Amino acid sequence: MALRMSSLFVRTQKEDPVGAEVASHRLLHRAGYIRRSAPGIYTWLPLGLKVLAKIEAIVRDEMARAGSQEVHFPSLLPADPYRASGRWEAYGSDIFTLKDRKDNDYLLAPTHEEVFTLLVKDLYSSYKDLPLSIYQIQTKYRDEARPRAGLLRGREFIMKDAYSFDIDDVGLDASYAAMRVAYLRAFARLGLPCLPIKATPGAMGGSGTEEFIYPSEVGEDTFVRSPGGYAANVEAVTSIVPEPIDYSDAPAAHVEDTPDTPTIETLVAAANANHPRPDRAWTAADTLKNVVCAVTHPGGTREIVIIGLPGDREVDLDRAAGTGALGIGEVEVEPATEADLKAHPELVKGYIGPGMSPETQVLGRDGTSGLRFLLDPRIVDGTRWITGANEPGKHVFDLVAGRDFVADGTIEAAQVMVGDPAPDGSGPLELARGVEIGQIFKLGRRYAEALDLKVLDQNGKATTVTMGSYGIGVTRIMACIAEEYHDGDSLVWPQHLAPADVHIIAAGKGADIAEAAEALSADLEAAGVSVLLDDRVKVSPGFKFADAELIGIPTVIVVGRGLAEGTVELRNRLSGDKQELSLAEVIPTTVDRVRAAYAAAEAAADAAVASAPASAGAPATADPAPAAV
RNA sequence: CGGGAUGUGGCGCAGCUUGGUAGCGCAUCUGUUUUGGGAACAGAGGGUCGCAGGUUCAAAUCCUGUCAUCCCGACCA
Repeated sequence: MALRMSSLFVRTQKEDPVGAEVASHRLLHRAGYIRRSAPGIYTWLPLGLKVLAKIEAIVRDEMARAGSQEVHFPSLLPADPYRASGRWEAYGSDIFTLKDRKDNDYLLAPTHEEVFTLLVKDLYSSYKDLPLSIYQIQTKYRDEARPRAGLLRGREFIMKDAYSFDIDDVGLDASYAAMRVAYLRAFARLGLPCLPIKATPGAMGGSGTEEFIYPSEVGEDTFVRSPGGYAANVEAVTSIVPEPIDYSDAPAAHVEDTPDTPTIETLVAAANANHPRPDRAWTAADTLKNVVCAVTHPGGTREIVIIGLPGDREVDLDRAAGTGALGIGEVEVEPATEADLKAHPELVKGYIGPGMSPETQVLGRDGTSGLRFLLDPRIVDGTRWITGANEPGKHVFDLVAGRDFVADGTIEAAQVMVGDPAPDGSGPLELARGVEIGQIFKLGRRYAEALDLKVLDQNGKATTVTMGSYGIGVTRIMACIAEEYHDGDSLVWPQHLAPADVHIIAAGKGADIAEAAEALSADLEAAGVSVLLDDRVKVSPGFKFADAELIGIPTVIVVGRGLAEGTVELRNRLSGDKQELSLAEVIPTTVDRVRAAYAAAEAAADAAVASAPASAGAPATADPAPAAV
């Protein structure tokens, strides 16, 4: 049955909702797809649900194709599984928690790794049952500190979350690869340009992971990309490590007076003024900056770490924490406090340096401070530096890495700068913004260990299962589609995702017009094309046109003044085309157009897989191709 | 959690500086006319001005507190 504007539960608005900045939020609200219910929580109206259902159908189709089976968990869950995994505490106030009448703790699930793991534990106990891939499409709850941008960051949102269970890493790699193909296909069918980018495991633990980013100015994630196709989360960028330099003829390190030079800027100026370099001027990149950071480990222990990096770069605390160099799990990194520095009088603020020789070194576990000293990977043996002499007003010149000091290791903690070379040699990096619409993740054994998910292997020995988790932000995708497909003040859905296939407008008051529109609507529905029929009487044609534009169904048929000659107008919002067709012609033309759009979306999926770059995440040992059924 | 702003019919706003008992546009209802680009006219309904104290003869307006919401940042799918 056709949807009818005369009875459809919708009201369009001329004005933007107050505070709505991004197009998707403005337009979905104005066109009557969603209403705000509470901050970051939205009510779905009939039109919104229609589109949502189409998005979900594509996601389900691709999950099935990848061999994943659908299940459904409650949103309301007991706290215990999340206590067992440590996330009850780790999430803190980011989860909605509540108590039942017996005072037991419950939560509205922010994600479901724990209960998926327990369900498999409940049902399966043999390697013969694996591999297994199961998923759900479920509402998730996160009490975001600041929800924003409508559907793009809500406190309630719909997510497709899938989980794979394998007996070993080879199996996990194959499951991961299959899911990666499913994601490329799904996003292509959803009409969203999307970039798989290398990411870091972060708080979740685990190994390889990629994020799927829809590049957009309204996105909150910053990532880098190169002309040659490299793309990565800022945290995951690795530096190109130069070859060590021969330092056999390098001059000996020497201490110079550099009064009042506690910053890199003042140091460089003083060095050029008082200790000029013969061939060129000193720059910040000639200095070795040693930054004192406080690292909080998952157990709560606090460690002071010194990070050495070229003076022209700042420490990026997220990168420092994300790379795993400081510790595994949910480490937090922050600048050291005054109290931290007081506790280590050997660290002279503004003049910190490793020391003059490895034997007398201040920094480092083996140094007099005993504090871990990690270097930016660009500081290779043989490079020469100006750095602090651990005395106020004094710096060391010609301090050679590898000769005069050593570190406990390297860390990718320096900020990534525009123009840095991509690690794969594909050109200079640029910064871009985007929305994360999916993530695939080799979780490994973290949850299986925490919740004791084991199966018997071929030898009858209990073996911990290895897992992957794979998310798609369904409501977020709807927002992204709205971002991608709108013109000026109205939505223009891709044909195959519109709330109805065709929008028919009865433009004019005559009974013949109403009857013809009704008949056309019935004929199209009979041919398998869904219709939204604007059958409102006493509503002016102009008003109906405006509503049709706002609602954004790309194929519009106007039944009106042409009817006297037996024609109607077929419009294509996507191309801007308008054509007058006879009543006999318009049905097959419309049916063809709609069917072609659905077919094109499927074809796009095949093309996307064929042209996608190989995995940007951790090396997958399995070839992704066999999974592409 | 820091910074900024805002709370007045269903929606969007004005009124607040200088206190005097609430107004405009959209939407809604009735009638007449109108119908290919958000119709016109006439009439109607609907608000204890976020909440709580205080000042005052009198508070949407001034003072104090409080709650909520939005935007920027931190954090996060």
